[in-house]
Amino acid sequence: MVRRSATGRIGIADVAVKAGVSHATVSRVMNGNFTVDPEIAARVRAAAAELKYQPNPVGRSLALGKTDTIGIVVPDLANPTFQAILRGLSRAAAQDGYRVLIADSFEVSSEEAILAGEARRRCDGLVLCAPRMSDAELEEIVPSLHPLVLINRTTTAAGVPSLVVDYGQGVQDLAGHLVELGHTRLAFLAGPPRSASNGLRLEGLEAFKAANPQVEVLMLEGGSDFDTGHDAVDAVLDSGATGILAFNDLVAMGLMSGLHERGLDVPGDISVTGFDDIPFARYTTPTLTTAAVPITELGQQAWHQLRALIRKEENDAPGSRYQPRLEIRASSGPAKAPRTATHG
Amino acid sequence: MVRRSATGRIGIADVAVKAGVSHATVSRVMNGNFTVDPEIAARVRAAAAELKYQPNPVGRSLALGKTDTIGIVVPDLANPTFQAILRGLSRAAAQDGYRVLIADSFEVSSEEAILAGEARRRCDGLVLCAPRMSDAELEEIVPSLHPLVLINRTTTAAGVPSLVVDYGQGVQDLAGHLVELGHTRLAFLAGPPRSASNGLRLEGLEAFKAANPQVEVLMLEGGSDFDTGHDAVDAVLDSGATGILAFNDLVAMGLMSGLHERGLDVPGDISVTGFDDIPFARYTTPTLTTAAVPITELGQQAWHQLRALIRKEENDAPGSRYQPRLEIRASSGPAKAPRTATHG
DNA sequence: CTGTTGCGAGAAAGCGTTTTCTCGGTTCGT
DNA sequence: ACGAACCGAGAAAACGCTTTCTCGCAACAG
Repeated sequence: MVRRSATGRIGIADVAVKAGVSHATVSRVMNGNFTVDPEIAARVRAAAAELKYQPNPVGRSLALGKTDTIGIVVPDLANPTFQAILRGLSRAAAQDGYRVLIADSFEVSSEEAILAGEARRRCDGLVLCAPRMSDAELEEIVPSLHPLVLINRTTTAAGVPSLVVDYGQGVQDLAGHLVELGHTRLAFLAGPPRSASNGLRLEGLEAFKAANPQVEVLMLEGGSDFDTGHDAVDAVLDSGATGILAFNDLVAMGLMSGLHERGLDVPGDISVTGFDDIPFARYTTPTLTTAAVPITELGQQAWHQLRALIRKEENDAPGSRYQPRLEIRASSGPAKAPRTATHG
Repeated sequence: MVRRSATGRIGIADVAVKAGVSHATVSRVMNGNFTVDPEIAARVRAAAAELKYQPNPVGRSLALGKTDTIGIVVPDLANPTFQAILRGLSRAAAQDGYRVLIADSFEVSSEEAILAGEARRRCDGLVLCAPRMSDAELEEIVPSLHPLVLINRTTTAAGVPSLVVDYGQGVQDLAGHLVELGHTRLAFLAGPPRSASNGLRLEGLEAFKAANPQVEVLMLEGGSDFDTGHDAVDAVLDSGATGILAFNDLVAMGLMSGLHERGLDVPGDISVTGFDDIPFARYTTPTLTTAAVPITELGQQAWHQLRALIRKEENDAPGSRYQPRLEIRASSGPAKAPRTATHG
């Protein structure tokens, strides 16, 4: 007959009774403390096995002051980029026996801070992807979130590693690629207005314009998903640009789809580039020229940095900067004669 | 000057001291218990605010016997299907103030049971996607996992809702569609051998063969990802089939990509269908004919079922069956003259 | 004016662990 | 042979919270 504690689950007390020892001894045995008589240890183990005893992680967490869990805040679980970060993070953390708790902020920046705080309190550390949060708010909450790793954001606070992708450089590489193909009129289909990574891309484009005064770079309003790209067809055609730098691969795919519906050829009529190199980018038609970001690896790195923080290890490289790699595929090609600004 | 408890974080004791009351009273105030003098309550709230006190969730969980967290076990976080389930689950659960803990079993079935148990103990409930686990093992662990919701698996145990997609019907619909287009020689590019949902598809195909004896349905070994589809080109061509039912959209996309490389036209030479209707299915070239599963909604439903279990509510509909909807796009077309079994 | 009720808040018990403290019983050294 | 060092295991404290128990005090009825 199986004894049951108040909660109905088997607890350390049950196995203590069954083995005829104190619950302290059971705890010692379960934790591999060798200061216990082998014979008693065996009896305890037998009792534990028979009762299928499994320590309650909540009680354990309270006593140990750690949860073996980390949190991650993402703005949109539907976005392949964050899915990849989550995957890399989860797998790396799992290797070290940590689990991950997810918090999806649905792109609403006001939620990000609250979710971050809540998640942090339940966990031993936090990975924060908060592209919409203002710098001021970020600085304000960062101290209360330690141990913390930031993705694509930086802070002045000490001891907070930042993993940032050099979107500025990536977009310049893409623009440079289009110019080499003979394009002289480019358009940037921007991301969400307050997005941090969009800001980095804009800075990159400013640098590019300064270095290449002969090419025109137009700014078009956009967003971060398929539909944004699809809906931008008119604006793109109106711009008269022959090379389009989409905010990311999703937008690029939506745009290509829209252009295709209008009977336009990519890259024959218009070249399109994306950003991120999500897995599907190589399967679009035409395959998508983009800037590849080792994003799963970034998630993995996030764990390594966070682990160092949790273990209070010396961390020689607090944070790192990832250089996107130009991935030239079939969606970009030679410019045809300059287009005039008309609808197809 | 801020007081600090032993752990270094602000605790209920600190605000109790600051407000000049017992910690029991602080707890009452924080939990909206109205049996406390409004003036004292205000004092407590002021103290809490000043100290930026936030209750420690671990202590709270221990006292309340609940964590406000649910777990989900998925076989592969890189698979869009599970990403979608996770998304639907997470968003629905968040609406009710629950967070979700993820456990990725990496497709290794021996891990599934262990991860499930661990995750369950840390959470108030569990959603289990364990397509590779044997029926026997599933039955064995299910009782210890309650409250539990199963995805695409069923159990004889009572009180365990199952959310299953009718893959058998879906694959029959797809096969029927191809036959209507004049195809008489079909091939099924199967999923992982021990996959439960693959089994359902096979059953569906058996039923289909019985009902349509004039149609040949060949079985080809496969898997569940892009590469599987891509690598299956030879086998597909050897089969001489003109209509290919791929295990899922990923496999279908890989296959189409491979066929394209061989200079074959889809659907001109061969028709290809997928399964799931992942978001990218409508952006492939040609767009992919598939069986649409409302997968995000399934994740949401999983939460609703789990919530009912956690709240011990009456649940009139324990589990449900989802009928895939045929999504006819451009990757399927009229059969051309029967092909002979040769390489392209 | 006294006994009863009611109310508000502190004391204390629990939640399930880990870990320090303590102490009885050996063993060893002298 | 007696005290010191040691060792193993139980008792108890701690982790941070919620909740029951309890008690003092005030109000009210008789």
